[in-house]
Amino acid sequence: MTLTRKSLRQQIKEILLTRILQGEYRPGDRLIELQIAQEFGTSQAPVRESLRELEALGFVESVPYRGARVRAVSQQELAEVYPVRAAIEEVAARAAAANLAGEVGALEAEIAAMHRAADDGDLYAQVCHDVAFHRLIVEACGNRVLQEVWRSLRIEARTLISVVKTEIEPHHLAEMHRPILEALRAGDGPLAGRLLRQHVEFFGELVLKGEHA
Amino acid sequence: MTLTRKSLRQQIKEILLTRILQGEYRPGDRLIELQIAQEFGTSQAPVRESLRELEALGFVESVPYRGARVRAVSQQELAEVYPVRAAIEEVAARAAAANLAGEVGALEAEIAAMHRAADDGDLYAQVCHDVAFHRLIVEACGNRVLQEVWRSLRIEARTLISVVKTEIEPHHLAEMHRPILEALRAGDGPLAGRLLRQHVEFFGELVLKGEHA
DNA sequence: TGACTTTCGTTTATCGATAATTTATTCTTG
DNA sequence: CAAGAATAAATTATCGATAAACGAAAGTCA
Repeated sequence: MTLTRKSLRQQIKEILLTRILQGEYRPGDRLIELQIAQEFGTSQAPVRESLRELEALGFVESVPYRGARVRAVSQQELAEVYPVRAAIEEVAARAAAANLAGEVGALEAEIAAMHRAADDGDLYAQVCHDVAFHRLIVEACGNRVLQEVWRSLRIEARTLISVVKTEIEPHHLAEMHRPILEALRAGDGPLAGRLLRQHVEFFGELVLKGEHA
Repeated sequence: MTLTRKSLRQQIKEILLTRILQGEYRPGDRLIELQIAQEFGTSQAPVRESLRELEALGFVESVPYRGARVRAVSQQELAEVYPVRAAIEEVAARAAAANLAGEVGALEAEIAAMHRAADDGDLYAQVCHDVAFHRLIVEACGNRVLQEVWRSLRIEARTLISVVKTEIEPHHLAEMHRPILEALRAGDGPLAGRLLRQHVEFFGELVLKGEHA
């Protein structure tokens, strides 16, 4: 584990984040500054700053003089993301329709990639391309603030958790994105927005149902 | 300037934030760690952490080895907030209608306070109560993620900037909130949502118009 | 002259050590 | 034996100092 390229803070942050997302650190686990510093052979300072960043990103929570823990993402919180996503992605799609001017090649590629991932049985890749599809729309909308808000929801991290629990046939899942694509190709912003909103809300309800399982 | 109560980091952060919001530090101004540390009689560390927090909050931007500057909030960015606000506040109002169960006393108090501020010619207080009205709705919706996203838009800071430029009669401004209040009192979530969305979009357009002035 | 290199001052990034605080443990004392 | 005070152990928060990186200014060579 060589730490040389970027700033130590950045590198440590990325490593810790990977460990959190991959479940190596479990929710509630303590993240002790000096202990981590020792592991990486650095001093306390860059570790401390990394933890603060992860706190701002919502992956870690900390209390003064009591240290940092991996934050538990409750099922409730997971479900609460969807109404927000639905609302802002609708706005994004409406604006994206105009900006894309029918150029939906990149979106089509993501749907194709979802199918390939489905063939390979690669759930992780499928989720990535699913998220990428949504991200492309958000990025096409031209509203920086909206993009920033969407990013702050950390869809990647959360979708990963929730999708595993749903039981939709993978190819069907991929095809569910096509109506949105077609609306965008046709330049019909309001329709694309409505469809995308319903699409997201649908998954939100799936998560809610999974709650009782 | 005694710094004793909370952690130094917290205190320094608040002071710096005040200075930024009150315009004592102008956009583009450099924030030099050791210089600030010297001013407060602390070491570099807590100042550094404060700056990182302000960076995460979007008030400061920094480049490795080149330091931090006060971030300029462009007119464009200011305008881009409104579509996002409109979308999530609509969602908030729909949910709030059910949760409030007609109990809109707090909202009514904010409208009254806006009128008092209008009488006093206290623009700052007026903005505060305006924002508080919206915050109450957002907090009543019960969705923590939505609340967090709304907070991250830092409406207080931005409204302050934009309202000054508009030229709406203060009492009229206060009354513009009443239809939303009444819809919530009646428990009509969809209506309250629509009204709130239009209300926010209206101000978004005002900002856009001001752009050409 | 003008492009390239070198040097120097400024500032950030990191370090190792100390102070402050919390939590757990042990010791009273009724 | 229980409640509370005192102590000990662990960890964070802060410090002061050093190393690394950057930008500007001075110097070098065609």
